[in-house]
Amino acid sequence: MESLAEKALFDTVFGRLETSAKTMACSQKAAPGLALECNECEIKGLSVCDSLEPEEFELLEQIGRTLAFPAKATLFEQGRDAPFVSNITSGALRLSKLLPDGRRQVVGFALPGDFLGLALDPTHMFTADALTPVKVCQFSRLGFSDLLDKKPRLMRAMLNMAAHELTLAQDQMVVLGRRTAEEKIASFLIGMRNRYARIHGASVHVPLPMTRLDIGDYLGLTVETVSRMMTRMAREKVIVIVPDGVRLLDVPRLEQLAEM
Amino acid sequence: MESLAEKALFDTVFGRLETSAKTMACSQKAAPGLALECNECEIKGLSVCDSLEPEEFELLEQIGRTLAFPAKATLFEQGRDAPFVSNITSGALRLSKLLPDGRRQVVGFALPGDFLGLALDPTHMFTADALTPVKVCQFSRLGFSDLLDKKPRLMRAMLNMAAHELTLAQDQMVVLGRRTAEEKIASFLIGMRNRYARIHGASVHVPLPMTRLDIGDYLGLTVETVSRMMTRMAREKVIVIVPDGVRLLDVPRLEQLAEM
DNA sequence: GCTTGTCGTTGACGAGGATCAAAAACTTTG
DNA sequence: CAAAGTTTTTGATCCTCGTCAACGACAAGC
Repeated sequence: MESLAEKALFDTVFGRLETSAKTMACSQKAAPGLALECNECEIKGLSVCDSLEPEEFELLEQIGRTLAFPAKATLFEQGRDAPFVSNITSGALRLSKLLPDGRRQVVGFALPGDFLGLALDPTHMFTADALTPVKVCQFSRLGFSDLLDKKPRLMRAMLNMAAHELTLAQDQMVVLGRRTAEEKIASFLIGMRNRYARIHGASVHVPLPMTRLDIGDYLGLTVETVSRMMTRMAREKVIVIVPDGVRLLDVPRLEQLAEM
Repeated sequence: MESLAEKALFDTVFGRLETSAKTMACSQKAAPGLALECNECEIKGLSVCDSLEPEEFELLEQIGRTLAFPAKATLFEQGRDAPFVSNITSGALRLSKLLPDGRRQVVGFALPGDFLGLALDPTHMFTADALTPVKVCQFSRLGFSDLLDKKPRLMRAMLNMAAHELTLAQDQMVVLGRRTAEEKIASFLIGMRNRYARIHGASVHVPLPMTRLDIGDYLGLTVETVSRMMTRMAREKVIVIVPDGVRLLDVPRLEQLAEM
């Protein structure tokens, strides 16, 4: 029962695309005459769009389109041209960098409200793979860039977002450089909980759409170490491992391990 | 002789402040009626200022002032209010985060042309300490922020800088998470070489104004490991350790170790 | 010139996490 | 539902790097 309930919650969190989408590489959803349906956008309050005046909002609507990707789809690859920037409206993505010898570093997980292509780089600096079915709101990079120059408010929103990302990246540098395996797992779980809290409200249930390998590649650990640490935390009643995620039992203990 | 030449080059690179500055916590240098002397600024072509029209440039001049700090001075501390943002014009800084238990992560080293306070956060997210005598061009954070809203070109420059910093931070995540001690040292040295190249042109001489401890805290290593690795690289004729820095002998080897 | 403090180096030793191997649990496919 | 592939878990062993300790080099101050 528990397991089924968790599963249902997970589905609510990420949404499920109609099965047809799974067979398509990507399905354009634009209605004729109206590129986006921003009014129905579930994450309006979280995204860059929130910072715009109605008039500016319409301009953005005009140059955007919504797209859906099935789980495991690659949205773009490190080193390739970046004709688009995107705003994630649902689902979860893995952002990773590959070393020449095959070692991989996951530089982040993107959730609804996150923006891909902040840097406005002409080529992608990392690969983005869908961990679940994903919906994004996509804009031509150059069109978006032009709009930025016309709408300082939007530029400001982008700067704030970039600054926030930079802060997160620096925090992650602390985690990678100066923390033990146990502390890494704890700060990862607390971090994910906090991010979901912004989207769906606070909860001790933390969905983990990524594999243990992904978590390891994010934290600079091996799969085995991630698995062992999580098993140990479960044995010590700090967490419970549930299908597709974890339930946090001893949040104070986790926060203490993760504290900055 | 060699050692003296190296020392002289080092002094050229970082400049030497008049000894009087060393005794002052900070010495304001503003000439009356002209807040800055931007025309004589050595790093004009490297800084945000470069992106401005003459008219905008003057506005910036009006709200800024130049300051000098002696080596070892703390420009600001993690957690404190951030009334100013600064552009570094000479010297080198260590940017670090402290964990509650005393462990430290150096999140970066700032060199001429770098901007402190990109995030426009009201409080500082890390501590900045002068590694050498330092000169900065300082602006009130709120004044600068207002100017951004009026001058999209400046905002654009800030966004580009933030994006660039973010990319560097992500590269550093790869280094911290997925590289061996030897590879970490190699990418650090190549990274420093590339940064100095932007400032003073390409050279195999790389000044290292920071201690081994600082390097360790930047790379997620201990002092001892940094020292051992550098000694080993010197023994293997990949580098030469000189006073205040290193000389790169086998750049291809280092680049191979550091390759992304 | 001697002391004191900081920094860099070197050695001996040990531990945390990686590696290797294999089985168990779960998913996807035919 | 069986088969094949993926993901997770667990165990045994190894090794890189951290820890502890000591010493040498150098600079600043008395």
